Amino acid sequence: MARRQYPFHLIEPKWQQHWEAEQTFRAWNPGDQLPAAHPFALRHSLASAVARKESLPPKCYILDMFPYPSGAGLHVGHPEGYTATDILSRYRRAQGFNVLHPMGWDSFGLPAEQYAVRTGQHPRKTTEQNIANFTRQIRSLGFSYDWSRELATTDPEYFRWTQWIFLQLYHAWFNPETQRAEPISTLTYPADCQTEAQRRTFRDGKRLAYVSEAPVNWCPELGTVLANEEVIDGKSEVGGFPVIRKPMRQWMLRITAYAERLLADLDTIDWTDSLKEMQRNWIGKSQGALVTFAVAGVADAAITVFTTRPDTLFGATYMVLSPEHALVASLTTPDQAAAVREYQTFAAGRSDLERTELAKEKTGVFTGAFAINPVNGERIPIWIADYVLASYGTGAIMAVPAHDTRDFEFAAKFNLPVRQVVQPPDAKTPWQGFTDPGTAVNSSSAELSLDGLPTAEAKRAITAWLESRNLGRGTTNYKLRDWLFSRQRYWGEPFPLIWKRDADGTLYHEALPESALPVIPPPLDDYKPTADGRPPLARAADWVELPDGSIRETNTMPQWAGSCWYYLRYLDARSSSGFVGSDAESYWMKAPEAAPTLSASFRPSPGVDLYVGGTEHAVLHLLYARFWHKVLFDLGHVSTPEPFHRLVNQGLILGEDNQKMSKSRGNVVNPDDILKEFGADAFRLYEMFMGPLQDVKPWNTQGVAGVYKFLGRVWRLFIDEATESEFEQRCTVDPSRSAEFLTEVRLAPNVQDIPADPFHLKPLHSCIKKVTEDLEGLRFNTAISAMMIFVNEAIAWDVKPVAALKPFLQLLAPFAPHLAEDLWSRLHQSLGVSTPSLSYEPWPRFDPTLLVEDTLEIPVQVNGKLREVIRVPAAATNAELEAAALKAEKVLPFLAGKTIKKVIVVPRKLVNIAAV
RNA sequence: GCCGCUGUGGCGAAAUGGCAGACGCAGGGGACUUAAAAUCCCCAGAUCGCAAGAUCGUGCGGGUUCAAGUCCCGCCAGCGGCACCA
Repeated sequence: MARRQYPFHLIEPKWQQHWEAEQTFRAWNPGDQLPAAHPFALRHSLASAVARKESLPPKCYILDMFPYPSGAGLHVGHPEGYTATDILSRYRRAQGFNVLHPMGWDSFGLPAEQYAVRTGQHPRKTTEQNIANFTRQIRSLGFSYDWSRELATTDPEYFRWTQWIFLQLYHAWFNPETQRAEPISTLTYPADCQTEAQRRTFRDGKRLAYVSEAPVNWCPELGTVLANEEVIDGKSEVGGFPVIRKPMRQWMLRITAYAERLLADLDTIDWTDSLKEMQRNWIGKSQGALVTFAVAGVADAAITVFTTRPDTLFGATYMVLSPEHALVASLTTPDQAAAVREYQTFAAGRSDLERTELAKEKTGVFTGAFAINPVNGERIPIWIADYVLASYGTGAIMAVPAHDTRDFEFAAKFNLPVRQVVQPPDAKTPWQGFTDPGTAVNSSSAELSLDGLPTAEAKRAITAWLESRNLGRGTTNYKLRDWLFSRQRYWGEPFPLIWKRDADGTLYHEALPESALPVIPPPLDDYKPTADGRPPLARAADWVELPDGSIRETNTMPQWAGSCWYYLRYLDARSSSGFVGSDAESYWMKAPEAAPTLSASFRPSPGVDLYVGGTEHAVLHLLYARFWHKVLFDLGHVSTPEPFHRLVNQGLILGEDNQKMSKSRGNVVNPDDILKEFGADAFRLYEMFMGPLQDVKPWNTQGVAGVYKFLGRVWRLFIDEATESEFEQRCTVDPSRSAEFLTEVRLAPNVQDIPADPFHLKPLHSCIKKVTEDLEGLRFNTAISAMMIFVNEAIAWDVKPVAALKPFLQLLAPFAPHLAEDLWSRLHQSLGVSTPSLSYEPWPRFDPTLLVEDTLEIPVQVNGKLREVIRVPAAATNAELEAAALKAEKVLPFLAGKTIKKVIVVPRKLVNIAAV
């Protein structure tokens, strides 16, 4: 272990305790009674007052993605984002904003449940232990969270409201006319819904939360179904276990209804392009047409296909249905029936993995039936093949092998005809397999000709023709599927639902009343799913069966449920009368109408002002949360259409070997070890100094030593060497009295309360300027280097004016808050004045007049190459600059024998002489 | 295959179209020390040169410009996402 640069081991716990005791970082809501002595109240003249929306300063909501408290403890990746948001929170507080900066626990999750299955220990117990460990680790980093708002998704007082929000979804439907969710009571029933049972079936089919019997991703190893998003290459995202398709009764959320709004509203928020692009890809909007084909010889059978290339309709030489398509059985001719059935069995048995891995080789069989191409009356064969997915579009396609890669491969394998209908723009490009836009050819009938039309126009023409004949219509399709929302697990939110039978014996579901919330999972002896595949909750017979004969839903919600709305609970975390109070919601989520100009370059936005987390949540969490938020918005429970206005992904931190950190590689860095040796301030500073927040970057413990040395220099900038070394000697003798000895350490004698002159103020103010600008741009690494430059300069001063050092401590405070607080309080003590709270001291402003130079160093180039740097008065005119450059000593030899063609003078910057 | 991001010293990185490599790590030299650690000062892209200095240099090839790491066109490599989505 290296020599301790400064007594961080005493300083850091001291200030952490101070902040906790003083509730320094408590964020105040409208309606809160502010204490008389709280520094926020003093700064904003609200001491002893009841805060009102109008009297509170403008809000700023800075949020971290809350962690899953795993047994492994904190990872160095967690504090990266947390430090960035903490720095920004402290900065905004100093600017005068009312900052909401909370932390909590995404504590439902599989590991605690798997541990319970193995040991029988209740997951709540494991979860509590892990939360305690995470709390200790996160607190030791000195983040300025408002811990009074801490929440855990596993807390019944939290998931009561998760269940309540589920009920809002259950009791709502999406009205396509208004494009919004509305209470289910606004639903109008079709005329053929006569009986209550019919109306119920219709209603249940419209709810945003509904039951589906569709095939799902069943993971036998985990004993649960998984959402499509949780299956990677046919294996579970968690654990990498095989996943098979299996039809089961499941709860679904109708996220597809929101596809268009989820897509369109991306344009209203400030996320990176790459992240928006990932969401756009996931939503997968495509424009095209539905086209209906009659089936030859079967009067009332028709097959509708979705295509993005209706312009190629004349090139359709066969059709393909997915093996699961509803019409397959009725179309298939007797002599093909055996082959078709065999193929259906084959396809059903193929896992997703096999379907994708073996994608190169197309498979399929002929049904024996033919369809009629509506444009030219041609008979084309109908095949089934598993390269057509049942779940996308209509589950059926028209195959245009000439202009679709997959159809081309299939046609080649099964010897089906290939007919050109698009001419590539470049005559040399072969038309076979050409899928880009071109010009329509061979596309004429008696009634219609597309020939000669560019692809885009051909699409319009054919779509109009199809619509006029009632054979098809233009439409939009999305890849996004409804969200499979139930899991066969114990450690999740139970659904607030029960099942009943009506007079006919038909099973139906019903919501529990709000008064029944929270529905708490019953204790079990065994947490495994039952032998027949029912969820663990089914084991608790006396919980499942209610006195009136109805039975409880035994599925639980997925882990995403709790994280879909936690950012709203923070606004009013202890509310017992609603998921969030409306005053709190509108204060923190609405953009202030006329914010006083606290900052030239920042104004609070609607929703969360800054949300920082990893890219792993780019589609799942962020899409789900946006969806819930929009539903809550439609139903009038929140005031903005989007939850997270600005979102930044922190980059992954790799191990010292440049590989992803993992136990098996043995390159995991444990924050506890770093903290012990270098302290929290050095750890925070290093994580920010490594490079840009968004970049992937490797860990290097020697780099921590570097910023640690910088903090040591800051300490020595202020501290008297003699009393410091005496302190160290006394600590060696009696370490138990270290804290007491520390109070005897004095400021350096050359730290003096005298006026600062430009010699001191110039470097200070250029540092203020750089740090302030870099904070706004989240460029923490360059802000730190600006502070290093200042310290390198200031440490050489013979006399160190307090007036030049105090603002520096304010700049340092967001980054290294413990050290800054300690030196700040020493400085004030030595002046014999009371110490104002560093956290609420107004952020320093730089004075541009101090940064004005009286002479400038101007590079002189000849033909773009640097030849000399000349020193000129700052006021020099262009003509003077040019003259000085032309007679500069080292420039002359490069001009000798040449003709000067042109001299470019960039005022205050550079002179370039073009000479030949 | 498609989409997105990134390529700069030994390493992490910096640079509104205007002095490439700030700041830091590792390295070298010196001061202090009996010695080491720590601290302080100095050097430090590559090549050639005793030096002054010169030439080359931001993944590769072109282009625009008085001037390109930065803008444009075409490649290559790495990372991330999607992937039979019709």
